[in-house]
Amino acid sequence: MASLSPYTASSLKAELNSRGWRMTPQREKILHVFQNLPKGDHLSAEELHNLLEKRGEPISLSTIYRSVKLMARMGILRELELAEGHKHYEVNQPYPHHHHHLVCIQCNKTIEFNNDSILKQSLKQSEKEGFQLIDCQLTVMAICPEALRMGWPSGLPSNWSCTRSISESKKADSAAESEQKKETET
Amino acid sequence: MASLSPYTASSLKAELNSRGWRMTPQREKILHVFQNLPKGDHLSAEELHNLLEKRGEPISLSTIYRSVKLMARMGILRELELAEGHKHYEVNQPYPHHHHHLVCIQCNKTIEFNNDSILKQSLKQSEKEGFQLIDCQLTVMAICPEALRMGWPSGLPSNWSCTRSISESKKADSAAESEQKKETET
DNA sequence: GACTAATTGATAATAAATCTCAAATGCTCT
DNA sequence: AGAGCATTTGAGATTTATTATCAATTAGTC
Ligand SMILES: [Mn+2]
Ligand SMILES: [Mn+2]
Ligand SMILES: [Zn+2]
Ligand SMILES: [Zn+2]
Repeated sequence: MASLSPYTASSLKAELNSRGWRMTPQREKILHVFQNLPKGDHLSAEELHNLLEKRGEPISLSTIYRSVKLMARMGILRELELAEGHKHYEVNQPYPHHHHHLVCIQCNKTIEFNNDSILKQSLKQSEKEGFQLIDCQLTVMAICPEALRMGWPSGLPSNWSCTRSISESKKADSAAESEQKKETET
Repeated sequence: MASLSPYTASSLKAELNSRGWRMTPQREKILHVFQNLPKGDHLSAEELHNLLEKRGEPISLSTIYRSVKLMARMGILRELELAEGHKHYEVNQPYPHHHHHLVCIQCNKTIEFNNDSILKQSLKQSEKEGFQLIDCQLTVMAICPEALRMGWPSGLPSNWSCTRSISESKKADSAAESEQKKETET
């Protein structure tokens, strides 16, 4: 535990102090939570707040938001947009531990995957434009098998996919989708 | 104009009607705006609202939000998270017009780029897990040359990058960053 | 141990997006 | 062309994630 992560309480303190900032029990506890988070897990500010409260180490929601944002800017945490209306955080692990996310847009199940070539291509693209690469996040939006079994998401065309060529989209669209009707708006 | 996009007012009407929904002047105007949007541009709900207002064809903000969301679910628009706190929209163009975004996290300048291999790898990853691919979005977060000239973003370590190996991050971090201090919090 | 600036916690304030509902309107079927 | 009716709109209220404010506390320095 915590052995894979480069940050310890004392290295965090060093990093903070070097910038004129301070180590606090709150920041240490938050770091600890993320370091011991099971691989593949992500936390929102609210979830982190609840988790610490249940653990008997409550931290105010303001401080949670502030800390998590600060640690993201420091490069300790990574801020993720996992399509839900709120941000999620995880320990930031640069290359070669960098990874991306496959997300079910129906139930939000998330699966991580590694792919160095994406990072390589992001770097290439950044350099081509004279940008300095900070991070790159590929979010693959999809429907998981369980959600599929419940039926294709109402409101989505039955053949929706970014791989579908534009011309294809014009045929085979009329049948088999008259029972979907209103459901989306209710 | 509008020739590259598969949707016309009448094909949108057909698509809507086939689902028991209706074509309205509002929806037509919104479609029209996106179809004539310069390549590489993106609009937020608010921006679209202002644009139509200035054009003398005002549509209520509620309707803007509703329409843009509906059209995204129909596959007509693509909903983007461009690291700003609100969503942006563009005409959705499946393969082979599918593209990704390089974004300056300092000034939000956005540059589009094509890369079929990313789509291919997203598809592979989806299939491997039994997911049905809907869309994939690579967001490359970086600092643009202009922003770099204004100085490395305060609060960010001077060597922040997802390409930086973890071990490297431990050296060369002490000097040259004592003048950054408070600025972030003010 | 005292000094001082950074941090916390409680609360108020923002801002994006959604919800509510009466009035208006598009579509279908004569 | 017109009636009927479910859908849509617009105005405003509401929700929810996040940030701002500020007095009280606390960490780091000397
Ligand atoms: Mn992850
Ligand atoms: Mn784009
Ligand atoms: Zn799912
Ligand atoms: Zn910039």
